[in-house]
Amino acid sequence: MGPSTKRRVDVARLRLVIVRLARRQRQQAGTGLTPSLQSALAMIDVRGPLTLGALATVEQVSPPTTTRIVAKLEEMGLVSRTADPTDGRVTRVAVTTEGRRQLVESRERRDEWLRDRLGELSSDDLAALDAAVEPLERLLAVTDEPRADA
Amino acid sequence: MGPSTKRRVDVARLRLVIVRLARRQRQQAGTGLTPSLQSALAMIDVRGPLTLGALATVEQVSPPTTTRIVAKLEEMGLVSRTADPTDGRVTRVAVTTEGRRQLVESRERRDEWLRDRLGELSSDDLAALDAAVEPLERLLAVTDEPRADA
DNA sequence: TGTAATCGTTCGCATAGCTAATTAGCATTG
DNA sequence: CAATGCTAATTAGCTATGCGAACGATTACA
Repeated sequence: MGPSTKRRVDVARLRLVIVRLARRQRQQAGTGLTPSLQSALAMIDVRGPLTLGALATVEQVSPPTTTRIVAKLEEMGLVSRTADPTDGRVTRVAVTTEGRRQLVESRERRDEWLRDRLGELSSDDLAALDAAVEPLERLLAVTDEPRADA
Repeated sequence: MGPSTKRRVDVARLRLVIVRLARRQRQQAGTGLTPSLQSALAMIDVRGPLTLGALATVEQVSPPTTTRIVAKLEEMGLVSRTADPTDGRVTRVAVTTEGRRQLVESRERRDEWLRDRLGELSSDDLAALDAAVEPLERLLAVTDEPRADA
């Protein structure tokens, strides 16, 4: 019998493995978009034109952070901003053609590392991971509802 | 039948959910040690006195980052450094009594958020997460071997 | 019309990571 | 035993990602 015969999820291990996996993903970023930019861009793509406030909510970051992320994406030519005609306070962002192109390309590159590693696991492990994806998303969604599936 | 009838792990979703969970964990840090400090401290605790280089390797960060992390931990009185008597280049770090105390306390506090969220999931979800912990760790360990189980 | 609230931004701060270059100590070898 | 070269750790400087507080502009409302 394996080391995890316990019924309850080992919270500390789950927490640490998440931190470390995120770190690894960040490290092997190399070329392309950074995780935050990728995440935001994917969200903008899926949720259509978004106000900055909506993006902040759905990405669960603060308004200042959103401003900076969008500024970066705009500077890269991946999103465009349009002023709301009826409400002078709000700005909407949408993905440009170039943005969508790069989204796909960058996603490919980023998935590669993970896919490579997955390739070295047993099919039991893969089945366990596959089964865990949705629960993990629910973990994130417990209080809120965002999910972009970039 | 649920939306994931596919046999292969959905790489993109797994990748994004990891990034976002890590972000959430960082956000709700509040008091106590930051994730990086907690991770490093746990590693030092488990792996006994470590050289900085060894710590860098097992934590998978660059030497300069290790230097800064250890400096912070030392400044907080959570670790102590001792010069190697036989090799003047190396320094070893060990967890202090206070460090071990705070490690436990901080771990408790940090687990809380995750535990709360886990409490709102179905037992099927919990079983799936429980089963995924070790595969996730193996994902991390594929190329290397660190694991501290803080 | 004047006061609220809302939206986005600017500013200053902290964490977390990197690479490149440097300093110090050790080892090897001619 | 001195030059050479390797290894350990640090310093310096950069990028990214996040926060909160304070602010200007705009809208909504009493």
